[in-house]
Amino acid sequence: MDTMSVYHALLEHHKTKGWWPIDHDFFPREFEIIAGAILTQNTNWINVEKALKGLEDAGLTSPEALSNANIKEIEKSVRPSGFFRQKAQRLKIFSVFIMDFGSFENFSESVTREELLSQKGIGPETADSILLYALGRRSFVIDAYTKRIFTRLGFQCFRTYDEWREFFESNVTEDAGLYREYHALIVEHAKAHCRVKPICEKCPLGSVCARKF
DNA sequence: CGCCAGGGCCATA
DNA sequence: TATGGCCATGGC
Repeated sequence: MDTMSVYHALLEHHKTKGWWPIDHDFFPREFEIIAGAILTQNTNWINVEKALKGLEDAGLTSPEALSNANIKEIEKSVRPSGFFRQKAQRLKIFSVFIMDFGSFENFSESVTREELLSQKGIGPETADSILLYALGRRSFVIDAYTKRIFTRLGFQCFRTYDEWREFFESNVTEDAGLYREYHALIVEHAKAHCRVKPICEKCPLGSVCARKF
């Protein structure tokens, strides 16, 4: 069993296509993906949708608007997604960051992964989600579901985010489109079949793995 | 009512 | 390097 066998098995069962849930038309598409990537940090997507709707109702749907917005106004809008003070701050900081590139197009073309990671509130998973789903870069997203599924399948249990990412990027040689599809399938599968319990029994790290994933 | 959700930051050892 | 506390709302 290799990484692409798992991909085809997941595709056979779930048949997902072109995934990143976008339910609104008011946001510029790429920016809504970025906002969603920040809002979904350790949060159920249902609550993220409520927060996105709140931002729409407040007219805060662009880097321009958010970079100039009152922080309390942003907090009020994103409250349903939890961690609302942090997330309001992160949305505003990232909006200013985009504006510093002069235009979203320039940001999209020239921003590096390291620059994304330098922003407060942007960790490796959020950075890779932005790169892959909003900017079209070939960057594999590692989330809690990815680790949970692959350790339970008996794959090696890596220590750090970058080790997980290196494992996938060296074994999955296809383009960004397949990276998106693969991650989408992992999330869909995990939501349906891989809850936190039962714990991972096959992971070589035993209880450590069970606690984290 | 308790568990969980598509993390990340920071202090500590 | 890694572990623990913290952030917080809402679905089930």
